Amino acid sequence: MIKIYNTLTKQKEELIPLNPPNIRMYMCGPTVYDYFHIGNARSFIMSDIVRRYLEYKGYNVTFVMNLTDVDDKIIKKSIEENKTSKEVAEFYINEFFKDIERLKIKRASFYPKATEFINDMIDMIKKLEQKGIAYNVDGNVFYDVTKFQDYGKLSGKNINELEAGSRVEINEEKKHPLDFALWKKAKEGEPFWESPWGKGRPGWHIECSAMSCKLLGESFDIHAGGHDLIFPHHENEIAQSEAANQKPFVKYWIHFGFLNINEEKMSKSLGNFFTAREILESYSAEAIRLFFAQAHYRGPVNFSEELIKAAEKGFEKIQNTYDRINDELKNENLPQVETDFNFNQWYEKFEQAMDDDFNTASAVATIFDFSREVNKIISEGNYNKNFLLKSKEYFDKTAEGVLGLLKSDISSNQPSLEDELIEILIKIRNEAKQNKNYTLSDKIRDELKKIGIILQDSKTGTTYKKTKK
RNA sequence: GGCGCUGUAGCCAAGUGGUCUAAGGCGGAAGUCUGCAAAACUUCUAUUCGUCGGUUCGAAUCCGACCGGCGCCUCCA
Repeated sequence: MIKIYNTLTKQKEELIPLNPPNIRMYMCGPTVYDYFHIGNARSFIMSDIVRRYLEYKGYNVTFVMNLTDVDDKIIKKSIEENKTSKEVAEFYINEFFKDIERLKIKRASFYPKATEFINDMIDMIKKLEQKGIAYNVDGNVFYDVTKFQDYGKLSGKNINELEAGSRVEINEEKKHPLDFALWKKAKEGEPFWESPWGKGRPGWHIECSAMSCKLLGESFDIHAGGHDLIFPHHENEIAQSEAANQKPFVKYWIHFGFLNINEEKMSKSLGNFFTAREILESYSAEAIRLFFAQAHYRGPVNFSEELIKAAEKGFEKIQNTYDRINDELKNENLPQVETDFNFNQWYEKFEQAMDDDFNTASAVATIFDFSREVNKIISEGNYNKNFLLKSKEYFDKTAEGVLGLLKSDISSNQPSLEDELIEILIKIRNEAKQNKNYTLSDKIRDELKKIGIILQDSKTGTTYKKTKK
């Protein structure tokens, strides 16, 4: 049984899908006006882990992530770069997919673009207008929050209190300060679409309501996003969808905590802004994923050079064990010691952690514990081929399958020319060692290290690993 | 002002009534192995969970007060 913390009820609840074994999940994706940053990466990676775990548990997950390709920020960028909005969006969508792939984030079932669902958005706005919830002021259409009884149920806000607050922008056209734009009238030079209210473009919130409805239905299971989206974005999505469809919109809301840099909020003006690809230049995708998985998804997390380095080390530790298993499996004279190693117990431990509101930190601890056990057994020689296969399977299903923490066994059956050359050098070095010519043997090891190949001697022979990607 | 989160070892972090004299990672110390390394393994590195009270047979875990950190309420993952 999976327990999931629901922002809507502010407590952990048992996950009961609306239509098992299917689970429909929507994740708020990026506005494509720039490369995405390491904070975005956290949300994307954690939603990926949630999705992978649901699949691990046997659910058939339909995972949708939207791409906001019409928006103020994109328009601004297009003016700066003297390009069309569309060109800017297309460029960053392309780059988005490159980063997603490098971070080993599984492809979504759909990546709907806002501009391809304009008609669905118009239909929804029309519906709201007919119900008297939306009003048109000179080509701008707003949502009247006072018409929706439950407004504020997700964020715990109260319309009247918010009205008194000083931070809400005053807009003469709105009836209530919290009313938000469903349709924005086109200004000179902006991209626009024809609509019953004239030329314009959709507001930001309506796209998620319209696209999730179209692709996942009027009610679906899980909606995820960054913590900051709770208000107003998700609150507004609920208001739009439930008012238009007269049905509960989403059953479980999950929100990912923020990432700070050296205890400060990440921002371009502070100069502590990192794109995901910048981090990927120095650290592996696995280390980044481990870094995030080591903390609970809901809490804030601090990012620093020191911490990501620690994660890289941790990753290497698991990877070493995994590589060792794969190397052993190539060995033809394996020990044939019977083991009574209880794999089920390890699966249970992993699932127990993940079942409890996706406690990845605890799940990762299980992986480290398992890794230590396996190392111990191999070192002692108390194993057989079946043990290795089962251990590999465990890593494949949990550490890699759910968390994405391992590099696959690249040194496949077909050795490359490079591999063969390394083997020759190892042979020469071992001969030198036998002749106690340590100057030569150390030189070979040092020189190889310089080009990123680490040699390791063990009882069964010399193995090597490549540190470069 | 409103809503919410949070304070656990040198650092990161899980645990939210007894199995906790508190997982796991990084860092540090010693040892086994090794020609030397590396990797791996073993042991050690919080009698204590911001402070002070309370509830309880029993609290890191519940309640209260206080001190500290943070987020949202405006575009933002």
